[in-house]
Formats: sequence, C-alpha cells, structure tokens
Amino acid sequence: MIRSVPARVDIVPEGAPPRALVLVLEGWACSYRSIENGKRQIIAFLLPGDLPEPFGILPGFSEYAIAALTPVRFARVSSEAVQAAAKSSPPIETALWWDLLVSGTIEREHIVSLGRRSASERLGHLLCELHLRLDMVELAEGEECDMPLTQAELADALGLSHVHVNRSLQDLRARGLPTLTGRRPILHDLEALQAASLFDPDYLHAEKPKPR
Amino acid sequence: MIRSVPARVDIVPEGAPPRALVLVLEGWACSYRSIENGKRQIIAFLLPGDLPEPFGILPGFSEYAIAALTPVRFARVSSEAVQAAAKSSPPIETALWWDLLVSGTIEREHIVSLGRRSASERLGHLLCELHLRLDMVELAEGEECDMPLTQAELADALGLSHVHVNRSLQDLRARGLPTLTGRRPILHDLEALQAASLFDPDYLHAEKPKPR
DNA sequence: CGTTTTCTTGACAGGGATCAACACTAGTGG
DNA sequence: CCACTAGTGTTGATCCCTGTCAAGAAAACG
Repeated sequence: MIRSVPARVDIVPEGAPPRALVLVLEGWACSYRSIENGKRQIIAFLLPGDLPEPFGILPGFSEYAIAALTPVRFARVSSEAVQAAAKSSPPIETALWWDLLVSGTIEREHIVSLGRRSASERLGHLLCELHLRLDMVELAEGEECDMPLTQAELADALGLSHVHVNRSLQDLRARGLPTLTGRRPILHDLEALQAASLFDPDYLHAEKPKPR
Repeated sequence: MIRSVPARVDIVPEGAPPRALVLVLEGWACSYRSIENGKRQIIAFLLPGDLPEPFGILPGFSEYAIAALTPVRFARVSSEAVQAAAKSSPPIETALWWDLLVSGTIEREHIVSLGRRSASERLGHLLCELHLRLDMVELAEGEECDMPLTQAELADALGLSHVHVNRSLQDLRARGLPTLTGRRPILHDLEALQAASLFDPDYLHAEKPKPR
C-alpha cells in the first residue's frame, strides 16, 4: 500500500501501536523522540530505500515517531509480507539484514558524534554521512546534493541549538570546507571535510558484503 | 567455546576482522569506539546474557571494540551455530530478535540522552537503566546493585569529563536521589530518580512481547 | 505582495571542560 | 603485614564552548 504525505507531518506518531512497517520510497523523513522538557531529538534521517523499523519476527516497539521532512511517498508493508519475501528470496533477505546492520552502525556513529565530537565536527560528519548515503542511492551529483533540511532540524539531530548550528556552518564555510547555500550543500573538498570531521567513509560499507 | 579474560582487556579489539559472536556469561563489559582525537565513547554496557553483535546472516561489521570492565566469562558462538539454533527453536529465535530490538532501543535512548539531556539527567537515566537491566537478570537486590564502574568509564559513556561525572553524582546525592558509595549504588527512591531523569521504564520492555 | 518561516547577528549567561593538586583505595611485592 | 605505588575519587580555579534571549534580514509561500 503506497501513500503520500506532505512535508512536516507524522507518518507514524509517537506512541502509536505497532502496525505495518514503513518503507520510504521518495523524499526525506526522520525518526525522532520528543522529551518531557519540550526538546526533541532526531534519531536518524531516512532517505529513499530506508526501512526504519526492524523487520524481524517481533512487533516493532515504536518508541519513536517517524515524520516527513519533505513530501514523502512511502509504502506500508506488513511484517508478515517482509518475512515472506525474505524467506523466498535470499537477495532480499541479505538486503534486509544489510539495511538493519547499516542503520545500527549509523546510529552508533551518532552516539560517538554526540558524545565526543565538537559542534563543527558533528556537523561536518553529518554532511559527509548524508552525502555518502545519497551517493549510494544515486541521489548525489558529484560534490553537490539536495539536502532539504532546516537548520533547526540539523540542530535537533546534532544535539545543538539552531543558533549554534548556524555558527558552526559559518565556521566550516570560513575554513573553505562546505558551502551550504539554501538547502544545497557543496562539499568542495570532500577529503578535507572528512578529515576535519573525523569521518571514516568505511563505516557505511558502501559495497555490500557477501552473505556467509 | 568458553573463555575468561581479566578486567580491562579487549575481548574484541578495534578493527578486528569479523569472527565468532561474543555472548557475555558473567561480568561486565562494554563496546566502545576510540576516536582520532584521543577520546573514547562507550556505546553500550554489556551485562550477563547480552549478545552485543547482531546475529543475522551477514558478518558483523566490527567497527567497535568490546572490552571487559570486570573479569568476564564469555562464549564465542559462530554465526552459523546461532542461526541453526534460531531455525530449530522458535523460543530461541524470539529471544535473539528480542535482544536485538532491545539493544537497539537502548542505543537510541542513548542518543536521546547525549543529545538532549543535562549531565545529571544522563547520569540518573543511566543508573535507572542499568538497575532495571540488572533486575531483569536477577542481579539487582532491591534498590541496590553492584555496578563496578569507574567514574571515568561513566564519563566515557555519558559524553562527559570524569570530573563532571563526579560533580553530577554529588548533585544527585544532594537531592537525596541515589547514593553511590564505592561501586554500589543505592537508588533510594526509584520513582523520584526516574522522574528527575526523564526515565520511562517501559522502553526496556521488561516483559517480552509475543511473536506474531 | 503580505505573512510566515527560516536565517543571521549580537549580547550575555551558564554548563561543562580543563588543569592541577591532593586524598583515598586497592593492589603489589618485599 | 606493611610500605609503595598506581589508579581512582574529590576539590578549586579558570576558561570556553554552546545555550538562551531578542531582534532584524532574508527567504519561502500562499
């Protein structure tokens, strides 16, 4: 079942009972959690092809909401259907596991960023990550790509205030690394930015490993 | 294959090629990542019963090291053996998926802590989490439990300096919440601590859901 | 075009880092 | 069993990164 939602609405609201899984087809979304003190934390950005909930035999826990950041087209897939697909096709099963592992790795890297990297490093790291991920689904154009994110949304992902995101962006720009005009970053010198952001491109495993 | 290591040594060193999975049987361990600037970030604490690497059909990525915090007894289980066990026994398969989902949830909650909670809240939240997890494996004694962690180790998990961990601990103590003498915390008033730390006990899913 | 978001800047405050001692503990070997 | 040593916990002083508040500029949008 394919559906579309406009930007800025919840695809899965917080605390919803587990239902079918969401598969993002087009547009940007994110999973987030809002907390009692009024703040919110974006857990992960979801790009086309992402399956933000685990596909296994247990119902998802759904502690987190999923929201569209741009207009999003997505499919709702029942857990049973996903498992049936996995059972019947080894490549699909591999792809599902691969997605699960990679999203876990991205989340753990997020922990490292939030815990031990400075504001500019976090920001640069995120730009590198998103650029690489877009590249992997053919959505980057060389050193440029679309990135329809508000500075406030970046802030909610990076654990910063939107004011400081703005200043960190200026800091990176001043050091000649990325330019972010409008919502279209240009990573002028990818290697320099990666070095400055302590970004190791390997962790995303751009080439899929073989199943064993 | 069951092995033992003394405290403070790596069970799996950083960047090791994927091998058999580790299953913690006894003692405390953690997974961590050290970064170029000399800092390190603890990703997760591993208690008895934890299987810190995903069990699926793909080789683990092993971006992270696993270190013993106390003397640890652990088993090395080949990926194939785990899958065979899952295939042959639905309860085991359920348990494996459950473990995978819960550790993911704990990691995402870690993201929320690091991004949007104050030092004292993070600390209190971690104490609540570890207490509950210990309780789930019968290792807590009422409001007390063993917690063989150094303040520096807490700092590396919470993204703080060890000095500030010390001060946050005093802050909680002054507010009558937990007492942490030696390595044995007493959570005098669990509910008050949970409230002060924005801790929602539900996210650990102490009661396992049924497979569907 | 007017209105609402977003972006940008400045001033200021504060949480947490860093540095540097010093006090304890616990483990070690004599 | 005690002295020694290394690791851990505790404090104080100081600094700076980042948050908060507030307001104006620039985009986005209907």
